[in-house]
Amino acid sequence: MPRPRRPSSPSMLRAKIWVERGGLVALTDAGADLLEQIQVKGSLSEAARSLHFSYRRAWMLLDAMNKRWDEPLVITAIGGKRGGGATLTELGGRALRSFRDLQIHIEAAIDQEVDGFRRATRAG
Amino acid sequence: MPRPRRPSSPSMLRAKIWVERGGLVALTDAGADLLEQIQVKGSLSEAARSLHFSYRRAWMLLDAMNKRWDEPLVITAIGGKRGGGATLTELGGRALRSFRDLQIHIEAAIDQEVDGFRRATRAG
DNA sequence: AGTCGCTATATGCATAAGTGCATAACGCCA
DNA sequence: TGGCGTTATGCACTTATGCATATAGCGACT
Repeated sequence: MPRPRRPSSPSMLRAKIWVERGGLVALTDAGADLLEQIQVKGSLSEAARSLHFSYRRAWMLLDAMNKRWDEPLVITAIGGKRGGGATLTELGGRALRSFRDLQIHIEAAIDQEVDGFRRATRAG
Repeated sequence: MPRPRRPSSPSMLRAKIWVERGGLVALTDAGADLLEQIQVKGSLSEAARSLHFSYRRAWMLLDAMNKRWDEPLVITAIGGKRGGGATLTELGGRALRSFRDLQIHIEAAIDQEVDGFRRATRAG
């Protein structure tokens, strides 16, 4: 499931991080969501359904990610009834964990700054 | 000879921060660029030219920003030959400064994390 | 009055991104 | 062997986004 984001009503500070390799996007928040669901469900199509992605979108996202690393993040196999499916490689698991850690740290850094920003941009 | 391997490009970590108010985007990096140029040039059209924005894009960006704060960040006046122009309000100036400060701090936080991510996602 | 330089708005075009549907190839299992 | 659930791919269509161009309205200056 996508990570819950904080509700934004007054001045919310938001951040998005992503990883690039060779100038091309290699891992994004949506990509991490997809990896997470693949890890849970063991299937790309099921992961897509649970994220309300179209299968096509999920496949293209995964394909783009896999191509931009030295090794794939996910290996896929054709066939039904547990003959086929999608599973994270060891690199895929590490990338996912590290990316989530990063997001947490960045969010913490932002929380430290947000009060100052609110004070500075108060209208009255 | 080692097997030929796709060249491994370094993992670049990138981040974008922005401010939301009421769920809507209120200040972005491009918006801050625009505010800066307005501050320098005193004109929206000139600011757009110096940033290689179309005038329309600059105007829509500014309009969206102004509407999403309790007070406008920029006040505009119609008319040429210094009859008109665009100038930052006091709030606009404070928001711009605070946003730039924030970017600097977030970038510093990211630099602290990037080494860990590279280590974790090394393929070999 | 006329012109210049600015803000403000409307309209249409081009491109990108996403969706839906269809289909093929494949592997397991009853 | 037939059915089911996968991955994988193509194609037409819609939606979203961004940009360029043209036009209108205004104010100051000559």
